[in-house]
Amino acid sequence: MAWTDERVEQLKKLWAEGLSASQIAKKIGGVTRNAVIGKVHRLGLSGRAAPSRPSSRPARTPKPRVTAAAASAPAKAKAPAARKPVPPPVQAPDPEPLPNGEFATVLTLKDSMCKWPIGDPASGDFRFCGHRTKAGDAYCEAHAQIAYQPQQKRKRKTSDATAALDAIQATRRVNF
DNA sequence: CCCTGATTCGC
DNA sequence: GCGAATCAGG
Repeated sequence: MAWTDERVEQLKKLWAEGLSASQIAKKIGGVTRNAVIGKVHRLGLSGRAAPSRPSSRPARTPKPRVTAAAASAPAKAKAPAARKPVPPPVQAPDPEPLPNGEFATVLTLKDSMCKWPIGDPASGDFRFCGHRTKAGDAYCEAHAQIAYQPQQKRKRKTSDATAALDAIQATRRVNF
């Protein structure tokens, strides 16, 4: 289907009425919403009801699209795929028994003791870290680092953030 | 997962 | 010029 004058006119009208690209595509027929959007852009009438669109889409860094040529091409060298992975999950110290040989429990936990939970609260082996804390802090220094990690890089591309979190949790499992 | 528009780029 | 693929977000 080509963009005849008539179809373009319908497009303009419907777009001006606020219909979405997919709705217009269905109404006109023979085109996809992508085609509609593409045409809208080419006609220069995008962004209809929002004159001031300050931010949102600074610049894209697209991936190399697979082309027919590339797909059928040799593709010899597989990407090295240097997985630049998650940084640095903060290392936590091993739980250290208190002087009395036990770990801190809810009964022995004092204000100056780290309240980082260890083990399963639902079972009998639940304890607290018990390391000294800095005046009024809930956690010892190492656990405070874990507890109060600046949330960075959330949103967008969950892969990295998720991997980081997984790594942290893995660390916990190992250390506790 | 559904949807939206935006952008790029091979054709 | 066209629009699929992709991206970024709701």
